[in-house]
Amino acid sequence: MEQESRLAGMQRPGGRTARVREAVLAATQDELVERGFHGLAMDQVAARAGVGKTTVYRRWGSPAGLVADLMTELAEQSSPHADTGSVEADLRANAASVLGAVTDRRLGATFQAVIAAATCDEEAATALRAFYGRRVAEWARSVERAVERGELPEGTDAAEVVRAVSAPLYYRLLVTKEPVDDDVAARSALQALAAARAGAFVRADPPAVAPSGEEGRSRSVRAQNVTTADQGSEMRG
Amino acid sequence: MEQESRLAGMQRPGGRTARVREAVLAATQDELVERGFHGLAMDQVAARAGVGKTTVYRRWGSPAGLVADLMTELAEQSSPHADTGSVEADLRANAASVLGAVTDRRLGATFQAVIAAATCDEEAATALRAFYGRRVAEWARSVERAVERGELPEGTDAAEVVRAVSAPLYYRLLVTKEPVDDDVAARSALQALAAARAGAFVRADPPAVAPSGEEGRSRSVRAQNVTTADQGSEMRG
DNA sequence: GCGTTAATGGAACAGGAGTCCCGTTTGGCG
DNA sequence: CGCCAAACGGGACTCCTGTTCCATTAACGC
Repeated sequence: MEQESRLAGMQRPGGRTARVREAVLAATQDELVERGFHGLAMDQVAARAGVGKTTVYRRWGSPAGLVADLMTELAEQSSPHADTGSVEADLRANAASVLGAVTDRRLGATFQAVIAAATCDEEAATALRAFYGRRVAEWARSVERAVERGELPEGTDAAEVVRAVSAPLYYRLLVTKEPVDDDVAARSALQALAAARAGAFVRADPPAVAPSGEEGRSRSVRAQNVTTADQGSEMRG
Repeated sequence: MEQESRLAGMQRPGGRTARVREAVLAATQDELVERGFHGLAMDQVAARAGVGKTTVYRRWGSPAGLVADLMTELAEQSSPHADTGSVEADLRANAASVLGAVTDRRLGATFQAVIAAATCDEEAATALRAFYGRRVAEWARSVERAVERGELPEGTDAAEVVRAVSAPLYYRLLVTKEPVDDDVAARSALQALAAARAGAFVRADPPAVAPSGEEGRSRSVRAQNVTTADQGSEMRG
């Protein structure tokens, strides 16, 4: 049954099957906006999409399956990411982009739903990981270039810096439920940047061998302001 | 019906009623560990607690109500927080404390459940906010003292610094689903500290009047390394 | 102790989510 | 243009969640 529902629609992906998928995913988003993930009923989605509920159950199986597919769909639409040549501007643009995604009525409802679904469904969790892995990698290039330019310490983990920009926003959104606005986003970017400049994102394990031939240059910025000694000792108070 | 279920057990809180609550909350945690929030069934909880399912429905109403009550219970147990006199040690202890909470099999399942419940239930969301508001305030005192000692810039938002320690951990736990370990926790604390030292948590609106008479002292650390100009302009790329 | 009544427990009941069956539609192909 | 099988659609059926009713138990006040 598992792999059957996964395969449904995969052998004749043209015409009607594609229209059904499009209609169902659109209806799913509409329902998410109106009722949220907990109120997502397969019946309702089928009715709104104008398809039989049997079809929805057969192809997606559960509400979590619906939002997982929706996330996969969103992941494939590459979003334009800024590349201004300034790390600060790029990170702020990144924060603004995340803010836009979670603030947008339609996208925000979808993200919340996927995150909720990911807590109980492996497929949704995988789709979510895939989405963020892709987005983080895209934005990380800007940070990498900053490292190359010597604006950030050598060995800085670019992906970690990008994640650090998003983390406070999602923390507010999911845990503390505080409002997230432009100001919070801008501050989040500046905080990540400040930590990066201080060398807080320098990898503990330096890469065994530098992959390309750009080793000894751009040491102009070094870790400062942060104690990096005795990491990982006497934890778990 | 709403306020009735809320009132149940409130007029005769002794003896049997208290025992029932204790048994039901314990059973809820057990079920959360074994099946997670999505698999939390009122029947199962009632059976495991050895009480009638009618009672569980009457007093808690829904799975979300159960975890909300559980969170309220946890919030009342004040956890010991470190106060070593060193901000760095305190923030690392804070990170370790959060790590311990989300890593612990029983507590971790509970937190995940409450967060999931908070996405669809206002009562659970309120309980969650209350819990974190309390914890953040406790740990913030250590940061405030650091500001008073001059180790961090004047005007630093202590609560924000504490939140910044937790954010990356929850981000990993909820969004990217990466493993969270001692190393991640330690780095998270150091990142928050680095950003704080750089002045990234200095409030935009300085307090109109300094509450106590400690204005002009401890300017040894000032915002540096971070551009604080033109915040909040040209956002939403 | 003793009565009052809040609170619990069991069982029957209702509603809805999810499944199954089978007839109908339609995309892919010669 | 017509065949075949993949995919869809409708309706009946099952099972489980949540509700209601009423009898029973045991806190709390005296």
